[in-house]
Amino acid sequence: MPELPEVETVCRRLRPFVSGKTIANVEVLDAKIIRGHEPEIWKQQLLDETIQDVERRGKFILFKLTNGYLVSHLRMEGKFFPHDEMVNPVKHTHVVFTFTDGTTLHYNDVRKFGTMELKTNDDLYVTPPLSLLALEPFDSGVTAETLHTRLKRMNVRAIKTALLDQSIFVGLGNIYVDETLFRAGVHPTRPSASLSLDEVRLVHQEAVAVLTEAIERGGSTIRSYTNPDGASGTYQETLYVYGQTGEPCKRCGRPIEKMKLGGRGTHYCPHCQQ
DNA sequence: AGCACTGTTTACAT
DNA sequence: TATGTAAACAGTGC
Repeated sequence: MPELPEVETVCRRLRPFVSGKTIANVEVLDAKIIRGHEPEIWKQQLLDETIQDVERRGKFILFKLTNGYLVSHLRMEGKFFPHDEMVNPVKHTHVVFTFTDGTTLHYNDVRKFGTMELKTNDDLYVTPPLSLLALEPFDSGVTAETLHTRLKRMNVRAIKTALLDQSIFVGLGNIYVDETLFRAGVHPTRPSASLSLDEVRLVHQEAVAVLTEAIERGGSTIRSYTNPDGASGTYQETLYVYGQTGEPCKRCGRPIEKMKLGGRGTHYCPHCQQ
């Protein structure tokens, strides 16, 4: 489900809700979500911790604690729901945090792909998964030149596959990578090393624009994504190619096509993306 | 009914 | 080493 814009939307909602709150209890209803520690140990480490802030790194949510960080990844279907009081868990609720003020935070995840892991301050950025990420896409260190160099090194990989690789470029997922390539006029199967610097410039510019616009619209709701308040995003209303198979291209009017690339459904306009 | 598909990542085979 | 595939899981739609 969530790519960078959805995760950013979730973080912005959770930040004011949990910041300054102290964890009074944690119920782990499905241990599969917890990584790195036995659930009981994990829980003990969280008790009495105060959440200082909520940060985002790539598609990860970072709860900054008094000691260390709780790192969460929503994968396909993970969702956090804040509540002002105790609420009964529902079918796919796997973790429930209760704060000392009586408010609660539920983690729901239909497919149980999501993860939560505790990290020390020292380990956070120097151990996986965060150590594997490229810089944030909005970081001034990410330029067309640096991206061009990295894509050159990938020589034969399809540009779409390379852009989905979070160690190459952070934040794009299957929706936004298809949108980025359409807007840049680049065919998804193009070998990454074959892109000129000017083409990479365009790809970079469109990637940042797509992510920025999607954040402004609260992300995309295609089938199941909602923000922590249960509301949908609106970026899906502006999509050029994702999920538009057979629909006329908004630029040239010819039908959008869909193919399989690297195991992912890939939407593109064969006329606008050569 | 059964199979293919799904906003992600990674473990494992080649 | 690097790249492609399968797997983690549940639900939906054809």
